[in-house]
Amino acid sequence: MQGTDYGDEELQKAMAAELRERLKLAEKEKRPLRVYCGYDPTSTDLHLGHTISMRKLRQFQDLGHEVTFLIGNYTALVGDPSDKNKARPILTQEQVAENAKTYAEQAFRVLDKTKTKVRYNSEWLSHLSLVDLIRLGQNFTVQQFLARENFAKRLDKGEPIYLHETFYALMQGYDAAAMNTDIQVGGSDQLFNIIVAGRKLQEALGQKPLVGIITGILPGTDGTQRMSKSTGNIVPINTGADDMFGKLMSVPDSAMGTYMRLVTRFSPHEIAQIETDVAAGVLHPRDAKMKMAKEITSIFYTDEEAVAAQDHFIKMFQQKEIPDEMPEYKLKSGQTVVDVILAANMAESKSKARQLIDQKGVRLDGEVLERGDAVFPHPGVLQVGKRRFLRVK
RNA sequence: GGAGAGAUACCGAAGUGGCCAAACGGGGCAGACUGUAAAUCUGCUGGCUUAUGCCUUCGAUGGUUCGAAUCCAUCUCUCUCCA
Repeated sequence: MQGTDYGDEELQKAMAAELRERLKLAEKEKRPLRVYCGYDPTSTDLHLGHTISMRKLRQFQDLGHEVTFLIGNYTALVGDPSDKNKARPILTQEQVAENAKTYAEQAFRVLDKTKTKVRYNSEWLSHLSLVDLIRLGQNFTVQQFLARENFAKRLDKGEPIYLHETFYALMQGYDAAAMNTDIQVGGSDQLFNIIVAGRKLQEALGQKPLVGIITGILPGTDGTQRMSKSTGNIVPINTGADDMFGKLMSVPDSAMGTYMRLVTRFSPHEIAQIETDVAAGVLHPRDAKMKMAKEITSIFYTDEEAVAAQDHFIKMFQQKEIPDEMPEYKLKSGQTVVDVILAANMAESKSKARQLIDQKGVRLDGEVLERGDAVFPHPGVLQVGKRRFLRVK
């Protein structure tokens, strides 16, 4: 039950007890438990936030249970209202299909491909009739939905709550029933969908209600808001070792603890050690974060790649060396500094390029360039801002 | 069906005839400081030019006016409440 977050001790105890009981039952019946977690393809990239539940799935997988990676291609059409104080924009079937394309492949960075069932919830949701939906709806009251924090808030503010948003929980609950689920994994924002909707529908359909494994929510690179594509604070898992390492280093110190707890393989003891060392001044927070970044990077890439990413980071940012690889540009005669910046796509417009120059953000071989309208002085390494490099030949 | 509110730049939000390329906040970018952290400070944040200029922009289209984001008309879209 490590890394879980039920927000309620009673619930956690109940779930722990049910889990034990379910494990025993499985053993007696000599069958693996059916475990799943659903992922709505609302964007093309899976990110670190998704991997928390994926790693829980992996644990079950390693213990020999049957794990389903469910792609919510049908639920994505509705949009989960759970993490929003606003209605989601509606996605089209085409957008969802496009986003879902590489979801499973990305997931196999964590899950064991040979042991994972990949399913789409359109498989059963698309066949429900209106009557079926009505029957599902009979298990819930409007009050239950209005009591949910995110709906209550919107109601309070006089913001719209669309009827279709209430379908989401029913759909997800039906997923659980359709797969005769023993265990469902999900973030704490899914509490209602899992514990209320899923269990209730299973009972109504004569199944044993599932055990919910509720994980904590990972903040994004800004350290406060939950990691989400729409807030632009994600660490994608397909981003490359160097970039992942760099993004992890930019996470504020205040979020380090959460990151270590939720996405590293460090034991609670190791984490506690790191935290006391940092607090005592024995360990520099930067070094602690590097440790964290290397650990996380090595989960998704090889150890060698993680080490290389760390070296790269140290060289580039601590020792301020220029990167080994960068795009190249062939200088044409008569081009000004601004021309080059624009031609190499290092600024959106001439105005922006001029601004960067005015702000002393443009360097050639380390020398600040003062004039944008001057002819480009000589070939060399052009640096625009902190991160953009160009080898001008 | 009835009553009301609204549509402003990336987002939120002021502006209700000229001083509006449009306050303020957030975000973003750049610089300083640093641990490429956070916090803080400074500047920038439509485009073109480099000058005290021009062009495009305040839901859409027309109109009034020397002059409109601001007034009028029509339209489109959105939300809230009552039934």
